Amino acid sequence: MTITTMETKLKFIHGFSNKIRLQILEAIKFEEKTVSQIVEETNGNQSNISQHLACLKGCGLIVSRQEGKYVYYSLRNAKIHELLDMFDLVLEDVENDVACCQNHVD
Amino acid sequence: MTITTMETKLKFIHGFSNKIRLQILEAIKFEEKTVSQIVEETNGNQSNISQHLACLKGCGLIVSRQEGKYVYYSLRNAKIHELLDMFDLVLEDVENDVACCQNHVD
DNA sequence: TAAACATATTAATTTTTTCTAATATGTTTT
DNA sequence: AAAACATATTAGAAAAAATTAATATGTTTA
Repeated sequence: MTITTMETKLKFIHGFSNKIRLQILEAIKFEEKTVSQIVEETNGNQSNISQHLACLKGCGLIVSRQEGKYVYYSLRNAKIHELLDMFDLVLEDVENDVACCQNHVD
Repeated sequence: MTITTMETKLKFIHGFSNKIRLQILEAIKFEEKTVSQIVEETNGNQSNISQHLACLKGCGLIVSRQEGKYVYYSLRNAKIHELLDMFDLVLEDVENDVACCQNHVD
């Protein structure tokens, strides 16, 4: 029951804050996939996806296991899945009146 | 029950993905606060905080109301609060083995 | 063991975010 | 109505993140 430091929390959330990373998370939401599967599904490029996978792993959102020449990635645990669902849920409320975040100080 | 577009989700999550914005959210987690209160509590600078507030508002995380010369900011709704709690909760699991997200493709 | 395959790493460039400082807007008080 | 106060906006500079292309590493298959 450690106190979550701001830095850790930030790194964690950061994992979710990119389109490609969200796509990856969606792709492996229900089952593990290999890098090439993910690359294909997201229409991404190999190097880029690989880097985002490394990031997601570093952020604590996913884990990997190697099997022969393949590496399988999956969500770290069920709570990450829940969190993804929660985003959608909360967004339903908000969705309609989210103005454009124009002042992209973000 | 609209389908949440990726863009909207991204914008939404983006609100959480910055240290100062997380600090602001923490500051107003339980009660509304004025800009100057927030500036003081976060040791931020007025312009910067104001911009982040605009961002948070644009992302759909907070709302504001003006009262005289003061503007009060608060979380948009209880679900945002829940989401903040959820982050902490999920992080407890993850916390210990989150490696450094070194390859900051993020 | 060489070729093919799957994934990772690196470095350079580009793009996006963030910060800072200056100034503007709007409200209240004197 | 001028001064003081609270907040917002803008533009430019700085910092961080993302993309791309080239190459490297490691595994399997022929």
